[in-house]
Amino acid sequence: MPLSQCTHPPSAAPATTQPDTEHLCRLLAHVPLLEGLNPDELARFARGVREQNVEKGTVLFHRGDPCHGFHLVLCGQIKLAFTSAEGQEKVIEIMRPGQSFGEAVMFMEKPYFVMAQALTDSRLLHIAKNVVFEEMDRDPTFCRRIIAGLSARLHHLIADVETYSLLSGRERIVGYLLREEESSGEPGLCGRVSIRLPTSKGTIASRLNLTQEHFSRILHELAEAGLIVVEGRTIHIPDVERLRTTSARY
Amino acid sequence: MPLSQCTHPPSAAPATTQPDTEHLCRLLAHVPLLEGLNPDELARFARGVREQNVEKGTVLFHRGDPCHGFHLVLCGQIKLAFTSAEGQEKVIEIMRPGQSFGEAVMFMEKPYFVMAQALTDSRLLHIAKNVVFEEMDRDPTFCRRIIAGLSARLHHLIADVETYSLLSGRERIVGYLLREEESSGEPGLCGRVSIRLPTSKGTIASRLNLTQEHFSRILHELAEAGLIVVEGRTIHIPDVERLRTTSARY
DNA sequence: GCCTGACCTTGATTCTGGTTAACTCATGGA
DNA sequence: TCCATGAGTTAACCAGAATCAAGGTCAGGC
Repeated sequence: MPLSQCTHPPSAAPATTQPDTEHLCRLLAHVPLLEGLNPDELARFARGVREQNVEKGTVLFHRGDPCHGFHLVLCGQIKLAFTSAEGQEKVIEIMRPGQSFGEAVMFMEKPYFVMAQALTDSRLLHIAKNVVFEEMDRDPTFCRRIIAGLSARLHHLIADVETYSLLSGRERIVGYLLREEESSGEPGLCGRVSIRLPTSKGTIASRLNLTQEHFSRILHELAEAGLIVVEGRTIHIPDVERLRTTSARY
Repeated sequence: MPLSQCTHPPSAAPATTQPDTEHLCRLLAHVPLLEGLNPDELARFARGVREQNVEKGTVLFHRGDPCHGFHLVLCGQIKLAFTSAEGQEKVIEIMRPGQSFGEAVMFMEKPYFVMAQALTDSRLLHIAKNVVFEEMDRDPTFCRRIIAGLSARLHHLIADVETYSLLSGRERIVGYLLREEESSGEPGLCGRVSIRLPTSKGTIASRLNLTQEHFSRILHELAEAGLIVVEGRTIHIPDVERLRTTSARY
């Protein structure tokens, strides 16, 4: 269990702990991007890696900040979002353990154009630009991984655009619930499952490009139709198959 | 002028012409992704390159088709779009000469998830997967370019998401006009410029996530406010600065 | 000169989703 | 205990944009 739960409060550790190569290597060995690197390579990486423990609400970077590397979530949740001139916020993505962000900006050598904020107390790694670039020159398969990662990100984002522009609010929510259901190792039992929202409804609403109010209304409608049962942040789905086929607008 | 206008109709040439290494190398030498490669490297590439002349309306690939390489537009315009279950279409991007598409899908080794169709008679190159992969193993700087390209694409797409979710239809259109104005080498003269829409209004509307009707209405409103003058596909902007500052919702 | 089809516009109407604002409820101090 | 806070809900109302339904315009073909 490399990317396990947080040691709940960021403990007495300073916000950014000092390098401890051995410890870092253990963590790095399980990062998807670095899997399969040998100990020497990992050690090279460790030079540029910094562990960060941040509390809920901490802003990792704002739009416009310079970018010196990329981040990797060990535990907790980080939201990526932008803010409009009028101060309203739109959540682009909620990053979960094992995911990384900021690579694209790093490769473009431009400032961040979104902001990142911890939704819960979180632990992450920051990998400095220079060690990434060095490793890229050294190892073509590492380049391949990066390319694969960026491609997947791109794919994901296009799927989001499709979702935003072709699906109604209701369909987006149903789709979200079904995806959450799939990714949370299902208990196998017939079609009856429960899922727990990873964060506040307001944040998820924004992620789906809805207002909190509208999100609330739609959940209510779905509940009224007997498709789901809402219990705080836990949502029970009595019949997944039925929910899936209900997408066909009401 | 490497990427010049089309020899208007795709001439008598077959839809896919046979390799002619010398000719291809001349074309390849000016492709952004390949700039600076030496003749040997270009020749290696040429083995996997195919020139395509397609007429308006030709579908290059559908969603679900397997991907064997990526495409590069020499002249003409190609639209990338997806279609919803109910048959409505959403244009993601309109590719212009010098731009390439399909790389991300190629690197993921998955089928296409959007479709590509020529908006005008067009000439393009298809670069086969295997020569790209070979070159990547051989040349780390080539990898860097690909990474830079993918990163830029990602950035672009996130900017689109921002646009879709934070801006009103009117603001999106104004933004689009201003961007077109910038990219078309301005005639320098004070603030007065004219731009020509690259394709039909319906397609541009879809690109901006609007219906054709709504697009038409907004153009009308802008014209009424004296911000633009519409003359078929040509749009005159009497005062660019004024248009820019008008974004501040009406 | 007329017909056709593609493209565009316009008006009436509907609807999805946003806005505003009041209210509930749980939590956690001080 | 009381209050402050933040999350969530609800309802009334409004607006931006889609849909539906005609028309209009224009270029090309016959």
